[in-house]
Amino acid sequence: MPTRTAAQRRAEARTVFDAAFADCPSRRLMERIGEKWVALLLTRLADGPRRHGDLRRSVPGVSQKMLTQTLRGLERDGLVRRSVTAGVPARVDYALTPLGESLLPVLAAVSAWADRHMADIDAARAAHGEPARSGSAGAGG
Amino acid sequence: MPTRTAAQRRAEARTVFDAAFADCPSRRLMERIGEKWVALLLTRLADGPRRHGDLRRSVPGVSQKMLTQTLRGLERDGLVRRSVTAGVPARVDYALTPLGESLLPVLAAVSAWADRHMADIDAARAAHGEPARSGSAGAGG
DNA sequence: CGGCATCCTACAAGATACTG
DNA sequence: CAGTATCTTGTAGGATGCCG
Repeated sequence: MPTRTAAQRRAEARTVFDAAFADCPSRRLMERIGEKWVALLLTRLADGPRRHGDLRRSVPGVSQKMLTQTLRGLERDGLVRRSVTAGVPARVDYALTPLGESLLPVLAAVSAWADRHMADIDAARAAHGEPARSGSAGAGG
Repeated sequence: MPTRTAAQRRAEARTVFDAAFADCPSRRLMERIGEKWVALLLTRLADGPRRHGDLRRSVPGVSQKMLTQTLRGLERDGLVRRSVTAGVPARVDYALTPLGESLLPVLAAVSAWADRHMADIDAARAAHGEPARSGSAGAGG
């Protein structure tokens, strides 16, 4: 019986990997803004502060849980500011911080490339036998 | 008893949501480049064509499966071109297509923001009680 | 050398119900 | 209205073994 189990070796390798790779700032940023609702919410907030329920209605499909979870994550990362106004019922507003606003151009760059070239990707995919999803609507958020 | 159950209404809402949301080009692009190895591989290929094993060695932590899977996905989407040279052993090269190259500036924008502001995110996270991962190494890819 | 198939695990995302 | 807690599940990612 070896001194280390397979699981232990895996865990160690994972640690080494994390140290070398997770530091990569791009990767970490990707993991943030790649979360399903992040980009959507940040662009919604670009127009100004919004209330919880307001955001929820403006983003079809988001669950109450994911909305709170995502917003709290963004708040924790300093991209969004959460302000509570006591009362019954309580009122909660979310707004972009300057840091969050500084991220908007990056999201815009992504959006711009997507608007210009996503059709090319669909075409390439179709050429490979996939039925592509005919994505032509420009919900450029 | 209503004609539609709650589950049915949810399923319908989901369908509507998918149609309205999955089309969003930004979201779809995010899902592509947000894949764990995509950005890393594309930037590695920015320098020129690379062999499979070459790429594998240059990206610590990537498994053979994920390397092939990711590259094939990129090939399917027209971002990468795969060329096989018969022989024993076979030789496989991967190179960016023009479409793939056009994506590099976007990745660069993400990387640039990350390099400039990821420390701010870490600071914000630390201020919220999280022990942050002290990401200071600049593996800017 | 490159690639495929199989099995497995971890985690993001969602459904649901309850609190204040 | 806003949020929390719990349970379930789809799927990305990874480990391993075999093939041309």
